[in-house]
Amino acid sequence: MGSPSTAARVSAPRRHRAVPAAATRFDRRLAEILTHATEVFRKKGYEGASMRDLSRASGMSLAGLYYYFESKERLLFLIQKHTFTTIVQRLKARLEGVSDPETQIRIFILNHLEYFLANPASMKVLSHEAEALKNGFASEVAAIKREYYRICVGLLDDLKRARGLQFSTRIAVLSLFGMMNWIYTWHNSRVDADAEQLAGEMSDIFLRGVMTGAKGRR
Amino acid sequence: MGSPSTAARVSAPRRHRAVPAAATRFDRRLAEILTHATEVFRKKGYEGASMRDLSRASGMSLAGLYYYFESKERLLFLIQKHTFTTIVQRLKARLEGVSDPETQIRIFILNHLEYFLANPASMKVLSHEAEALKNGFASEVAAIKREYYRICVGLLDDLKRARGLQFSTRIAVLSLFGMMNWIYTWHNSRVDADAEQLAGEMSDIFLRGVMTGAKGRR
Amino acid sequence: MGSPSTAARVSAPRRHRAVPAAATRFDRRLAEILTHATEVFRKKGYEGASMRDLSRASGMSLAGLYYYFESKERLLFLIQKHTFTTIVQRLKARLEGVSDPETQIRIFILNHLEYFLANPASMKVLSHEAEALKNGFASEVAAIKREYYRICVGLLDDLKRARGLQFSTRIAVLSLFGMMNWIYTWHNSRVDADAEQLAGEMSDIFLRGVMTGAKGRR
Amino acid sequence: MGSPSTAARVSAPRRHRAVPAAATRFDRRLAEILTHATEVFRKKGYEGASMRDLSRASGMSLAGLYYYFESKERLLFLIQKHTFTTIVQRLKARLEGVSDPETQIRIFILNHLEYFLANPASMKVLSHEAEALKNGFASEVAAIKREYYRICVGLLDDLKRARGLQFSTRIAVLSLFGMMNWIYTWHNSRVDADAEQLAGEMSDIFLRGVMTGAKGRR
DNA sequence: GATGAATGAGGTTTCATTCAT
DNA sequence: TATGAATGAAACCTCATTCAT
Repeated sequence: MGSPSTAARVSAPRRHRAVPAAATRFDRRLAEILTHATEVFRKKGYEGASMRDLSRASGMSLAGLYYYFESKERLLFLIQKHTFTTIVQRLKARLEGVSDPETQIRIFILNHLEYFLANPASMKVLSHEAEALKNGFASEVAAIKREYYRICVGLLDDLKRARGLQFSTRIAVLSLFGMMNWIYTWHNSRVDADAEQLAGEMSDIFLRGVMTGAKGRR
Repeated sequence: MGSPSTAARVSAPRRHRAVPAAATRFDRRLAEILTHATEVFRKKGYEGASMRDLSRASGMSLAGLYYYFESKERLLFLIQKHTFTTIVQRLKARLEGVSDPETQIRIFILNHLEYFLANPASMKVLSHEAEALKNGFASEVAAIKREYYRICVGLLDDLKRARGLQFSTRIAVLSLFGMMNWIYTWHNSRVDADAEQLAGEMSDIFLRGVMTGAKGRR
Repeated sequence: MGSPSTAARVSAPRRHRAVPAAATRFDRRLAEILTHATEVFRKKGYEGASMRDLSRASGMSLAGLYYYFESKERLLFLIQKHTFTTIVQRLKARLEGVSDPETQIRIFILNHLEYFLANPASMKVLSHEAEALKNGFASEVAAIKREYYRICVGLLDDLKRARGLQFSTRIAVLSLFGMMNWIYTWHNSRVDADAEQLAGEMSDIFLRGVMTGAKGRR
Repeated sequence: MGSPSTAARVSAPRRHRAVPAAATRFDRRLAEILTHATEVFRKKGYEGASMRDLSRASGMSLAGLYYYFESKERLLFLIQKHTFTTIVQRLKARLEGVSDPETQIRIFILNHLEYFLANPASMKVLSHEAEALKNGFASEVAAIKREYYRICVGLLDDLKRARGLQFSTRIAVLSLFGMMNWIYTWHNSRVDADAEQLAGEMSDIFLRGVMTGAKGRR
């Protein structure tokens, strides 16, 4: 997962494939480029990064890049889609068989932060460049984002029902996303705790915040 | 506050000034431009916005803009510095005379969100373009940010001491900033609650989260 | 006529004009550029001419050109529209007060060839690049062309009626245009006759061809 | 005629050939490509058509095309040379045994228009892209064109001599070419007459024009 | 016989900025 | 105070073409 071969499968290359499951040379090369591009976008931002920057970073000629994707925008799209798809996939696998709402939410947070800290560049590009895509590209990523959001809303609504709590799910969920996604602005791997501990602390703050004394309120 | 005259004082214009405190025509004109520019940066991002966009939005010629500031980067700097300075100023005024840590934190959150929802464009530009400035500009804004951060850390440490709590102040503060600053990505004034209510709900989540069951832990 | 000032009036510059009849400095500069561009398009064709070629020919920087028109396509449009408009204008003036159909057709041909030989570059660009424009640009030029064509059809129908002739007006008119417009492929001012004589000979061929022995036919 | 085998003979392929008269697979494949390319050049113009367009149209890979001809320019050359050669060939065959100058000219016109309407794309590419070739390619096509032009001049001079007429042969011939070659700009097979009728009407206009009342003139 | 992969050069256009007025 | 005119640099992208396979 997160391996080049997966990235490749996500990338919808322009050629038909007799054996879609196999990672072709094209796929592997594309995945390499995506990795370099992600790092450049992280450092300079999508608008601030030039195709020349990407060319330099990936060691491929400017024109060569266009053999692998038809526009800078599609490149960002591929990165965002792959990142988001992977997170959602992993989440679903981890939630399978778990039924306690609180545990589920802790898994949600852990899954998010683990991926975040393991792929900080991808996650910054996903979080920070959310508005950079347009039209078809934008809507396709937005669809995944909505699914992810919906899952979280579902878990929180389960929790509310199970514990008889009352609070605004929308605000709670969006606050949680804020806590988690803001990490890209401050996390320093040499100073800050690892994903598990961070997830624990954020889960504590969030879950206690949401579960305490909210029974009769509102 | 937030008036043209304040903006002007922040802006360090190039002309000599007999009476620096008075809002000159220069100051007022600059403030207008800043307002338009903020809106353009919000919509298109700093890198994505061109000087031509700013010219169009402010109804002034491209060359005319340069009479008021010497570069696009300095323009962003003026916006960020003014915004941040104003928030900190207001916060200090509001905290004056308050001594209960919980109340102080609630004031901190309310102050932040009130300004946020009253000046959503400024706040998005402050949050989202935090890395766009370089060198001298960057460090001057970073200094204010650090002061603001320090204030929040102080309040939280007071709370911990007062209530005998134990948690990572750093993570708590940064989580709180995440909750608050992420708002620019989702707040919809036609759907979402006003600043006071929002501040209440976020304060509840955060404070309960931080104050509950954290006594003996860690 | 055909002077820079006329060209300017045709060019629909981007600014409002208090006194539309006056040729501003902008207009004059634009007209100069159009003249150079026409020559480059004649030599290399519209597709074959690069903006760099135009920059070189007009002695202005690449970026400077874009101050005067927003795209290469619009530049071609301005040339074609001005050329065609001028021809039609002159034709109308010359036809005024003339009522004999044969004389009118001779005037039509003379007008066309005089302009052609006086402005060979413009006319080649008009004739040869008829399909290069797209959408709005194309349709605006097509409208003038249709008017010009309609005038010629009208003259020929008058002739037919007056002399009791019978032939296909469409084919006659389009043959005439072919004779005249093909000139850009072969006319050599050092070898070939001047406009008046050329017009005389073409008029003879065409009119005799169309007026001879066609009474009872078809 | 006009068959792949002819195209092949015209094309001077790079391979050795045991039996040059036979249409090899190479020749047939090349002829197919030429057909597709002609259509693309007609639609987009020589400069406006990219090798990628040709690749798409012919269903062959970009690199594959280069097995059949070494450059885009040579491709245009092959098209033009084949087209022109074929026209001249056919003309010569048709003129054989005919001695009346008027009949000969009518045959010339019919031959031209028949080929024109049967191969509109080739003829547009021949007429419209006359200046696109350079150096050796250009001169080789120019040679055929000159021969074709000379034939027409010969026929007209015969007519003049036979009927004691006086007019400029050069202008007459070039007017005739104009009438005929301009067709590509307007002919619509759903509206306009077929080649025979069109040739008849153009021949009438031209021959009457040239043969009427020109005896004592000039 | 044909192609996937790659490239240097160059395409059109936009950028932030300047300067004489 | 403000702008029209202009520019060098650089943006994204496409071009015809090549070469190992």
